[in-house]
Amino acid sequence: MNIRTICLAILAHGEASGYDLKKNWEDGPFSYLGGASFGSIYPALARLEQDGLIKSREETQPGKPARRVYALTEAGREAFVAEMSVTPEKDIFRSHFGIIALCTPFLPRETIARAIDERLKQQRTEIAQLEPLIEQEQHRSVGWLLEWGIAQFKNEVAFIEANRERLEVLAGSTKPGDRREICGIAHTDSTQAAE
Amino acid sequence: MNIRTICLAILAHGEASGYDLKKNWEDGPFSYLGGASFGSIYPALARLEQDGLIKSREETQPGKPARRVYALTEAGREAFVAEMSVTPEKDIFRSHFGIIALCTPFLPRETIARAIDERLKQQRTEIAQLEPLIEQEQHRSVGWLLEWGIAQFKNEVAFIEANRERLEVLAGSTKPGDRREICGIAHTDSTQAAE
DNA sequence: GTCGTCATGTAATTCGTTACATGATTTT
DNA sequence: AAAATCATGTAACGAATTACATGACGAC
Repeated sequence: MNIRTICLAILAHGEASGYDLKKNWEDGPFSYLGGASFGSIYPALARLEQDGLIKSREETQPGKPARRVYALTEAGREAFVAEMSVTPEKDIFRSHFGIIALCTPFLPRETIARAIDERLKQQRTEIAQLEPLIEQEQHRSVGWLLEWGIAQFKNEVAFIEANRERLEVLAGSTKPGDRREICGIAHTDSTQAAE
Repeated sequence: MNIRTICLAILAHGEASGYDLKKNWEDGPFSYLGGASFGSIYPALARLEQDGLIKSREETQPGKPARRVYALTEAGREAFVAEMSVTPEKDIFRSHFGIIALCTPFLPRETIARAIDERLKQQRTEIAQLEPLIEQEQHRSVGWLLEWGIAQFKNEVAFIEANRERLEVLAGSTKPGDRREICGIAHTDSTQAAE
């Protein structure tokens, strides 16, 4: 799944310019998929148009620069449906806090404490921003997604609050030399175990 | 957050070879962060060693090829702690199913139905694999993480089951020409609205 | 008068994947 | 006899980021 696919997904909702797409990556629900810069959006749009999956028209506006507005073609819609119909790869969840959680015994207590504070603040902000959207009519079609997202965020906040002390005590509990296996995968050498 | 950072995170748990790291990316809890291929792991290790963040020794084993085992240096441990202590960027959640959920009105019902079946199957498998791990003593340090992950997966399954009909009815409900705003961000042109 | 928004694009560089290359050993 | 596991690496390519380049308008 690359930037071109996400472009098609956003354009499925209606016409948009490169600038509009950028805003979607920054603020809307598509922002959870990860960012994209102008340096990748514009070339992506150019290539999609070359391939006949989208078409564009120039739109002049008084007092503002002209914008190039893109729309899916029928071929583009079909390509998008085809891409969405394949068996997907595993989801990617790239999270700074996730790494910290996995490495708690090897990090100093203040790093853990700060990370928890920061995380709770972030997730609470997220909840506060999403909750009012449920009421709005225009989000009808993603209503269940919003509810699900909010539930997930709340679940995380509850878990962190409930385990905060447990986590902070764990912090720094293991020194560099000590062995600590995670799910029995890594560090399979026998030399180290004998030390 | 790049591959080198995740290499440091895994190596914080103990020594490992490039091959061991690959297994972590495939099977362990680090696999949720996204994949990595040998073509990126080995150069990453080479560069980390050049920078003095890890050191290696060759280990010969009877009946198997020699392996190069890497371990964090003190500088590496410090660099890792420093990296984990900065204010993080937003999490990235790159999900095929997430895109489908956001584009339900623009996709055919059979695509939605198949995606839901596939998703439920996957998440249930995930739960079944994680649940027995909680009991094991070696997962003590990531115990709460496991519980949290399982709760999240269960939450998702419950949501999909509860909203399945709602989703399938939504499928294909909007034709390419129709406007449909998502969180009021995109598709800001006025021309289209008048059509 | 400086900053933010609107608007599009290119160039250099970094990052990561896929395919290639090698080779012994164990399992089916 | 073929396939999988163990093990390391390089080369070609593709994908994405950062920095650069430009320019008008409106708000403070």
